[in-house]
Amino acid sequence: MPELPEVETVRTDLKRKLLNKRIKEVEVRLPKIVRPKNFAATLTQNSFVDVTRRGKLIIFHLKKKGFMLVHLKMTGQLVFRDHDQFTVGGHSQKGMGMDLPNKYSHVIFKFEDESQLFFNDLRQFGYLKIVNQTELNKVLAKFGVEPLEPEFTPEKWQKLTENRRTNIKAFLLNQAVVTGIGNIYADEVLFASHVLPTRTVNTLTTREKTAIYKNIRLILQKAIDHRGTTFNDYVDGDGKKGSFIQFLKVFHKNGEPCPDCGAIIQKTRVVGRGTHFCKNCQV
DNA sequence: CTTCTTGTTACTGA
DNA sequence: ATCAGTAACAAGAA
Repeated sequence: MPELPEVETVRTDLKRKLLNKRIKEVEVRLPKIVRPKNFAATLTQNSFVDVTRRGKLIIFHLKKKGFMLVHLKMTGQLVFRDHDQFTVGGHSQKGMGMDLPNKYSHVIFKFEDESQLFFNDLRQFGYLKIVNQTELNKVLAKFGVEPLEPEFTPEKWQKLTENRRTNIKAFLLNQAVVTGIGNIYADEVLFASHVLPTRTVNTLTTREKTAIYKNIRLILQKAIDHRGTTFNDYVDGDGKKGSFIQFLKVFHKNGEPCPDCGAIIQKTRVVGRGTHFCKNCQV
């Protein structure tokens, strides 16, 4: 599941590779994935001059007016292939991680230097959308604070958590509060902070709130350093898996012993999501 | 066959 | 107005 660390990894990978390459052709194999109807025509002969991110949303800045927004949702991938990476003598090269395009390649960008960018999505939840500046502003207005930016201060966190009567898991998943946290990192942050996912936000002590604040920053940054978490589908801009899975302490560990105390990790459902915790370490 | 998976949003109700 | 809670979406794995 691409969350902030995974999306950030893809963003930096792609920014390094495809800036200012002229787009020769865009092949849309599954039209419902893109918007608006003139998606391919808008991009043809255009180029990307910057790649930025807000929460889990990737923003490609177009040379000729506008932006392309890409959301990977659960199983989306953006994989770049240089010319010599996917064909050798006309044959698909093996051992590169994945052969592309595959049956989940719904949009293919072809650049003038014969490199390609593939948008793959098994569940077809993701999307690519061209917007203008006004539309972009409207979309970004709904996003909460970026947890790794300087604007996310302890004071701001204390203010955000005042008078909230929802549980802390739902609060961490709420993109209008803090952007970029999904199911994996919500569970990991709460375990590291010794707080149960079902705790109501306004009953948390200052000490607990501070622990959550610090762990959001620590864990997201460490996950970026390890290029994200790959369970099934997530890959970086090269089609390679992230390695943060080895640092997960509770997510998908139900039935296994807690790494801190040895108690069995529990799994329940909170706000409709699989939620993992140690009933001994978290209160 | 049923159940499970998650990011986001529409919708409902307080 | 603001906040909270839930269903729905999609499609494949088990």
